[in-house]
Amino acid sequence: MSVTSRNLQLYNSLSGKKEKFEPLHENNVGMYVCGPTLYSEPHMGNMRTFINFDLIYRYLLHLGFNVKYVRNITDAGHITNSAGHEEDSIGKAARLEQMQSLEIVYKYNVKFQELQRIYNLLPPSIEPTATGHIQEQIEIIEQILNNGYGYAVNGSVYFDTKKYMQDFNYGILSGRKVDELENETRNLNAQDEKRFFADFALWKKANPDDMQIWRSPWGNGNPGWHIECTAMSTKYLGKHFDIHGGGMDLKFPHHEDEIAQSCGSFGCNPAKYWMHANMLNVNGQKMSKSFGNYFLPKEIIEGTTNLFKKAYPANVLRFFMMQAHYRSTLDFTETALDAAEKGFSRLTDGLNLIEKLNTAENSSFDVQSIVSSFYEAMNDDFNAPILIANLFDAVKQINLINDGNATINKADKDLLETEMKSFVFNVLGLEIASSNNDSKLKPVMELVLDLRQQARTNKDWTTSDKIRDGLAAAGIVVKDGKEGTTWS
RNA sequence: GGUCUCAUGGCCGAGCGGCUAGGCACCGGUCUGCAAAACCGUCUACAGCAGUUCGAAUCUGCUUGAGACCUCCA
Repeated sequence: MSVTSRNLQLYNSLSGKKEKFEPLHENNVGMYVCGPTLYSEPHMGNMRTFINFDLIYRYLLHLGFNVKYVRNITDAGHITNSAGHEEDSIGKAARLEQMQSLEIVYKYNVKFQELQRIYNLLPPSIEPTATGHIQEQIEIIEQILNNGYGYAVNGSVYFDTKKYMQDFNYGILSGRKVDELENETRNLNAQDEKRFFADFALWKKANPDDMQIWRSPWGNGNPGWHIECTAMSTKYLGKHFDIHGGGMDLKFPHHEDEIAQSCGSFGCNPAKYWMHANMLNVNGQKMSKSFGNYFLPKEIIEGTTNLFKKAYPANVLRFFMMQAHYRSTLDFTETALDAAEKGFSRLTDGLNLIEKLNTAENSSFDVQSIVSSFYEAMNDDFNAPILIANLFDAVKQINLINDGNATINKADKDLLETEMKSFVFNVLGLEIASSNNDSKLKPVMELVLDLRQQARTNKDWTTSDKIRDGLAAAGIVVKDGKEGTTWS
């Protein structure tokens, strides 16, 4: 779409307000999103975040921006507990599954790539891995040390939060005040190497049983939890880029520490706009491994979770998630999913109908304003729920035209068709599955329905109903419409 | 314990000072041999109590309830 429709407002977590989106470099947008840690298969909650940023990516592309979208893959061990048990999550998973760490990361990456295809995510411009950027991470740590915002102890390196706070605002994103944090801190480990409780690891000395170890100026070890994102975003997007995104739960400490690392090494906040996608809830609680209320994106489309009775297609799930704003939590419930499934079919029916519509001299409704409403919705901080509501307004008009209760002219019809399809397919990323394309089944069905039609013409209801019931038992639904019988 | 967020009709969810989305369900209708489907129409909600205002779901305060973060987490 033309540059004139670019009146995009987005919510910046940094300011806590909606702001006009003005990219740093005119037509080019740099966007970094924190990707998955591949020590297990991403669950549905993880997918929601990636789907939401896919929506954002797609709409920026739709507006004609040249977007460089970087989403990392964390394949280096996260040290999970700074107070004691020095076990990294990837190493732990590898031990449990008796695999090498790279083997396990590779295994889950294959699954993740498959999920992206199933859920129709556009591939990012690049998906860099943490293990591929150890050298870059080390270099940034060195810069932080040179600038005096870090210190090495015993083979590990920590970020010096106290020193940093003299020059910068630690807590700028999360709104946390360090002196408040101090009071909250539970029992600091006496042997802790950190000078200050709020300091965090940039480099962690290796343990004998670590599965991943790299050499560094401070000895063998592995990178801290936050440095990889700083290294990779800087490498591919520069020291200051447009959008940094991720899940709400990464705001603190992960993103706060990324800002500290960037300021500490380059003197500037890495991103102009920080965007956070909200969580997926099940039973009113955040979907999470530790709560055990999670299911996998594959399970729900295969109908193998015990949370839901039936299976849902990926496009229905995507549609369901698009009906909630990315900054709101969303509850997964069976009735809500069933409602989404029906709603989605209403939308696709309308979309299939539009090309068959007869045109008239004039349009009985304002097509241009409906189309504008699509843009207005998305320009308002990517408000997909409103976009969908507006698409349903269009569907209503399409149905009215189809029933002869409204009219549309040729130019309006072409405009509406183009824009609706563009928003549904390209922006919302929804695909309409055409199920009755089986080349062998099709002639068989034609024959069967022909026989049934004969029976119906002869008022042989017993035979016609027998055919209908038999097909229903085989999972094929027959619908007698005005213009003949269809099946699916 | 600290910080913060949220409470919308039967359900899911937008809206965030006046025009009171949308989907699903329900109910009524059209169509139909029947059924299903499809389509049309109906359905006025904002946790409670005060306050600000000509006017509040939307702003302020309090109460109650739920959740998130503070520890790996999308």
